Amino acid sequence: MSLYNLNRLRHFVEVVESGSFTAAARKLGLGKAIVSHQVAKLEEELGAALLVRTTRSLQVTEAGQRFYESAAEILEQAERAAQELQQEQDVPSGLLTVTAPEDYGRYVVAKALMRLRKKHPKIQVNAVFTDEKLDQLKEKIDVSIRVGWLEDSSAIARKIGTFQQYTVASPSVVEALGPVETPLDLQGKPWIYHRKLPSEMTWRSEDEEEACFTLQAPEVTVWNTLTSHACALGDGGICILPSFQIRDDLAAGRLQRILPNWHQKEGGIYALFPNSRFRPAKTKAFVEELIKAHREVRDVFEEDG
Amino acid sequence: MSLYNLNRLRHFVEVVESGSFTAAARKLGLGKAIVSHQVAKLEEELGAALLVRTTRSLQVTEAGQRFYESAAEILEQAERAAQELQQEQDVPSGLLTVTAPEDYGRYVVAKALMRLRKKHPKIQVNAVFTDEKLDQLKEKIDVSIRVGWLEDSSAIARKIGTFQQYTVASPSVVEALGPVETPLDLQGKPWIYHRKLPSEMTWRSEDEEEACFTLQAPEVTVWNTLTSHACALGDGGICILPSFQIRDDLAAGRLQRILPNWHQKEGGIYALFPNSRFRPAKTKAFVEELIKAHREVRDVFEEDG
DNA sequence: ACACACTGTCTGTAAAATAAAGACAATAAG
DNA sequence: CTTATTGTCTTTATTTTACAGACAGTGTGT
Repeated sequence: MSLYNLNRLRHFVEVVESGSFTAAARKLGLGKAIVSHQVAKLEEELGAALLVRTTRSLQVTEAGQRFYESAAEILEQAERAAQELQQEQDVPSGLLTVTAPEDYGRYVVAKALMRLRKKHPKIQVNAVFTDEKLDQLKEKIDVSIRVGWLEDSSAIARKIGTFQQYTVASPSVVEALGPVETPLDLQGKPWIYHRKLPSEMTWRSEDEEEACFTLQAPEVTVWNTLTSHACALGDGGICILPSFQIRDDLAAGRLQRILPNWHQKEGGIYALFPNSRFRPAKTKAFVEELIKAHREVRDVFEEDG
Repeated sequence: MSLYNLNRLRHFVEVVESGSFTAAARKLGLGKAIVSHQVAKLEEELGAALLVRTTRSLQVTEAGQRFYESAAEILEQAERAAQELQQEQDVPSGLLTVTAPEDYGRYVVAKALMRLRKKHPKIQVNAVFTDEKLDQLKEKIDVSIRVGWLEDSSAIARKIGTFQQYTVASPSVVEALGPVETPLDLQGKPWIYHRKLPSEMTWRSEDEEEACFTLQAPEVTVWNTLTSHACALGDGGICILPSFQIRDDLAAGRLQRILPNWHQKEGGIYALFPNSRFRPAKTKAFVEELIKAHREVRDVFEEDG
């Protein structure tokens, strides 16, 4: 390799185009001494004379002329490459891969994505709505939506909103429970346990009382909320479910809230980004859209009572 | 302008190709810390994430991939431009413009140029044999041959050889002079004065005696040696001429040496180069050839007696 | 012929970037 | 759980870049 310092090309090209070191220096916003020195270094690196200088006039060598053309093209190309990137940075475009849990995905994210597409047609979306946790790196995921509580991770999170957790069961189950005054009355009853949630269940009453017990050997254990939901509808027992997921069931009476005055710890909805220094415009635009979409249905998530 | 430092492209490209900062650093012969830092700076300059790094694995961004392709091409191109120049530096080629005085040009330089063409066919020659002094810059002259004595100049000179100056006249003139014992006997005789030479004529004898007089109001003044030569042949008077120019005339008796034991100051034959830092291969090759050609006829230049 | 303005280069000095070496947190593999 | 490896973050030394001013050479205009 012979060209150690590509930055000198700038100086050289400017000198050739200006036809003088002084003019080039002025254009570059540098002292003429530096430009002179840099071009000299370039010649040294190349081991060839590019310019023939007399104190008063300047002449481009035959070799220098050819090299100038190459150098100018190189700079042009670099400029173009950077600008393309810049533009891409400003105008959201490219493939946006988003993962979200199935429920939240279908309910909120899908809407946000479709609006995003309408607003920025140069974005292609790849929506992966699943409750599996995917490898953000390998799958080239730009945004992961997490509903619940974040485990620690090197990823960077942005909170989109919160949601309430309701303690619910089907009417027949509720009837079988008998009178329930405090959360402790639920101990030993039939539970549908979501293994992602801590087994130590905690409630807080509206007047700041706290009640808690540990779920022991639950008869039914599920791995995700959709299963939990289905089991609850099938009279499987008591379970904790996100408010938005069971809204219709509550309204239709298929499920009933238990202890509506005692709240479960509220959950968060987060957008996770890969741990890179800068966030592409497509990501920013999506998050913006997502927040808007979430806000429209916020009362469903945060309502209580 | 957004890309301030083109050197970082090297680091980035190597990281992408190696798939790891550590491997790239090893290949570049640098510490991994620097490579990391440089790529980070590049991303900062571009305002875009090129790589997504986790502590253990590396992923190229969609934007990064595109930029990588541009960057790799740029480096490739720079490499090529430098190498072309390098090659041109090693293999003599291109247009070689040479000026020389008419006499010396025809006698020596032409031969050297023709041999040069035979040895390096990629060289085109532009031979300007004239006694005029041309602008080295404007005429893009690579080598100027000067015969005689150098005036000061910013140009760089290389001595090719020396030549003797003979005091000569045509036989009829010599006869008219009558007996001549010392240079002083030539004072007041018909002279052909070459205005490039100093008017104070100096001779030195073989036993280190020195004689000198100033030429006053010469009847014939000439501007170059060819005219001088022609005038001498036309019985115009005494003149100083380079040995090689009148060799045939001396042999044929058309001219005769006067005071063969008294020598004029010897002249030099020089190659002048434009004041540039590096000398192209074509120039070097030519000078080499010229020295060889000169050596073959050296005795004609330096012989004496 | 003369002073003058302007060229590119050189000097010393200040600022900035680059490089090295080592410590560190995170993580994959055994 | 331990170990080895990865990328990053220090601190420090070296190199590079930049500036300001001085300089010699050279056209220009008078």
